[in-house]
Amino acid sequence: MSWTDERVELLKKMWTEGQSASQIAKELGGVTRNAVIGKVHRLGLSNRSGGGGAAAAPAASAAPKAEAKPKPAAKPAAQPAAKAAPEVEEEADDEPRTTSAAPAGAPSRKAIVPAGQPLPPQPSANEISPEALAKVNEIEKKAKKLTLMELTERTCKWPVGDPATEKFWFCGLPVQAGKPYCEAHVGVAFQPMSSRRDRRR
DNA sequence: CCCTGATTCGC
DNA sequence: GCGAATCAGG
Repeated sequence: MSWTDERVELLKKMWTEGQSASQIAKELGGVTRNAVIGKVHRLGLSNRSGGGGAAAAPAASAAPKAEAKPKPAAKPAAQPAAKAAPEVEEEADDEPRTTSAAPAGAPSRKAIVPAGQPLPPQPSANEISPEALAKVNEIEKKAKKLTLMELTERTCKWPVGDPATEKFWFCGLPVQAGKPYCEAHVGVAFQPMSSRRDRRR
């Protein structure tokens, strides 16, 4: 494959959007992430900083969102299991601030947290983008439904269901580099906080 | 081990 | 210019 105009444009676009080199490579096809990175450098856009003088936030690690995939604007409906969907409102901004939010599969009871496991905080009302939620709904269907003992460093530790019930499991999908959750769950766990914090304070 | 981008260097 | 191999980090 060669770097045609179109391909370069897509590359630029995706890179600018903060997509990872591997994602871009995957999208383009026929090239490796190395090729993408190499091209990026040659194009001189190694730094994704916006253009302003100030150095923009480098937070480029971990892909925030999926690619341009045809996604049905399906809205998350009711959950099968005890997966309670938190309230959603407002859309999120882009700044990947890592504001911790809580898992939604919130057991009303004291969550049984595995000792030593970096499990998430308690449930609390928070804003989660509809997209993130939709994604979660999707992936939870594919969840490996692991038990506590089956969790590993690379399995999503997002709890689903009520720990007090038999219907309880951990997502178990491959985690995002570093994070304790899979991409989808990272999406709802770490929200790009942006909405105004007016809500009675 | 999975992943990320950055650099090097033969082609 | 290209990109695999390598490096440096999370």
